[in-house]
Amino acid sequence: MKLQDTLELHVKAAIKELFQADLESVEFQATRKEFAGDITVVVFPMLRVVKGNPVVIGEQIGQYLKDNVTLVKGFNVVKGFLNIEIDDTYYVDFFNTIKDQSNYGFASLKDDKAVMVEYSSPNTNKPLHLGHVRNVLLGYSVSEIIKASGKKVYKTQIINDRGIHICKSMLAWQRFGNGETPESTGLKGDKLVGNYYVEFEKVFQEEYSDWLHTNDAILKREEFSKKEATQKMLIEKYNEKSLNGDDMSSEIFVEFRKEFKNEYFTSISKIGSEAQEMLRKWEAGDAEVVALWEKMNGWVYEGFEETYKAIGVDFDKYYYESQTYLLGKEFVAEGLKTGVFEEDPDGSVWCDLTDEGLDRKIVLRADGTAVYMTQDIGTAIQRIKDYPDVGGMVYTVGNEQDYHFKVLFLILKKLGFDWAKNLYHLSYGMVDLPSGKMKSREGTVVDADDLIQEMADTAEEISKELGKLDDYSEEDKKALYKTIGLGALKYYILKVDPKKRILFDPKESIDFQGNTGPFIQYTYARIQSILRKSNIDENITLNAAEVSLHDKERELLKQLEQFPEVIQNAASQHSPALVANYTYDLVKDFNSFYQNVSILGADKEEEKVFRVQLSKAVGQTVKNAFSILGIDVPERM
RNA sequence: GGUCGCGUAGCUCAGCUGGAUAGAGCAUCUGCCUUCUAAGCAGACGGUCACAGGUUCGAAUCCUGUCGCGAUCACCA
Repeated sequence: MKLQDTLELHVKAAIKELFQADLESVEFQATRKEFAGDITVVVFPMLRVVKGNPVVIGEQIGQYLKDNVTLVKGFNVVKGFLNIEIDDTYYVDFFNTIKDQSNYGFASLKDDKAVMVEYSSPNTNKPLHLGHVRNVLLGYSVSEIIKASGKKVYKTQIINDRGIHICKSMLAWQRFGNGETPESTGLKGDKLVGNYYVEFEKVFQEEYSDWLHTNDAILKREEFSKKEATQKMLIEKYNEKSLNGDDMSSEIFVEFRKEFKNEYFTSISKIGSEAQEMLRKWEAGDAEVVALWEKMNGWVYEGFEETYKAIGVDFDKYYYESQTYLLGKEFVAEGLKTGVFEEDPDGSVWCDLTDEGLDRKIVLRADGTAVYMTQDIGTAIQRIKDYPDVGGMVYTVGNEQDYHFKVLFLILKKLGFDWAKNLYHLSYGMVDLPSGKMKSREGTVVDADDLIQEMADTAEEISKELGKLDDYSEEDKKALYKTIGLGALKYYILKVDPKKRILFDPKESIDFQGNTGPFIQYTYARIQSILRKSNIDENITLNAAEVSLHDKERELLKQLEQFPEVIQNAASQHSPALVANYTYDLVKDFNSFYQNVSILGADKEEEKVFRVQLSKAVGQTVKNAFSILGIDVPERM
């Protein structure tokens, strides 16, 4: 039984015996460093049941515990806080139960319902960038954390491989590509295709800019300003601006340029209509277009796989929008029957969520085609069909889609799926640059492959300065630089609360000192060095009576004891940051121990054995914690 | 404008299911490598927890309002 649970029973018994009262629960907290003791009972909440002075009550409970509980060695009361000192035998006994567990902290499978975690879900037109890196790291890590908490997990992604945007890069390649391939150019497939997407946008923008100066455009613009003016009740302002027809920097012009772009693309643009024609052909199954689509997608997938491999993440199942975009319609019909949805006179179908404080949301267009929401409804249901043991899902998607997922989950609940209550949107903040958002057109995207390489380069620089690896082979060095560089990057991203947005400054490179991945990796390597040098018998189990604990050792044991609970919390809160910050605290305590206490040079043999074993257990815990963050740990550095 | 999220040291972040004097790292400054890896340790400096009310024995934490930043409010995905 856990220490806290044991104490809780005894505190309740104490209250019963001393005051003839019943406590519902006892509030514990770790004792602050400046006071003597290991665990603290907060007396204040008991005052509701027991009248009196909290200090006196604390003293009485403390005395009772000392007299009746062998684990309690002593106590002191400060204000309303009862600090309890726990006997070292408790910690040593605890240590002996975990010292040989290589999977310490990980719960065995204890839930027959699995969780499906979706992450990455990229657009095939754009190479992965820093924003995707955050997504992928979060999704992978949350998957591993949920696994470690005792559940089966399926990792999945849905690839956005169809639609007008895909046709844009295909068209541009057909037009300007001269048959280029990844092989002929030496470019990664995703980069090559991404370039053609950019190329399309460039050509389209030029066409659009030219058009904006035509008489046709001026007519449209005046029409637009009138409409805007009525809508926005700013008639005077807009009248004045629209008269200024040739001022291209005017507010109304900029707004028109932005607002009209879509309409221009669909109804006026030459290249736009060609792209749309291509989409029609694709949907009709035109052999030539489908072949081109398959070829270019293949390039992209190869490029993505390379990046995923470099980052160190994987998936159990891939879904493709080209295969799922028609799903969901049957459930719209179903929902219409049960009254979850309603049909408008024009034939479009809606879900009315105004009772929940949300809007009306369209789920099927008047022409009977699906929208994003329809597809997501269908895909969710499809996943449960594919994996009947799945009882919940996690969607790792940026916070700009908070509303969408709120609505999606609500609709699935209304449709009556019992798993709908176990859906979670793992929403995370954007990764912004000091200059603002990353924009591919402005070249301010931080490319994932480049970033990984830069991190490894930085690790190499620092390692060379320190010069500890001179006997390593080039190959081993390269691998190590990658481990350290990636460790720095992953930890940097995972240690912050997913909800918060991250400001990433490429000029100020990620730190390798302090609360960082490399610091923790370094501590692990240090421990391995000790283990290599020690020649103790691994199998010795020290009797609790043989060991008297140093303060630093006791701190470490208390910290180690927390680990399983940290994993459970991290899983229920979907937060790798909890694991990251725990690991940092553990490692800080270890380093303090390491610098203040001699391990191999201990006075007595039992002390040496215990300290080596303790170091090993800390190392194992660090390794386990980092493995669920997706971070490797080096033997040396 | 409506809705959602965020606001803690010069900077980057913990702490938020209410508890003791609000913690780390970076930066700045002191010490510590003839002893297990100094990517480290020990210490100093640094705070009106955005602001104002409220609930409570007790509020960075809960509630209300204000301000600032961001996202979103498509028959796009």
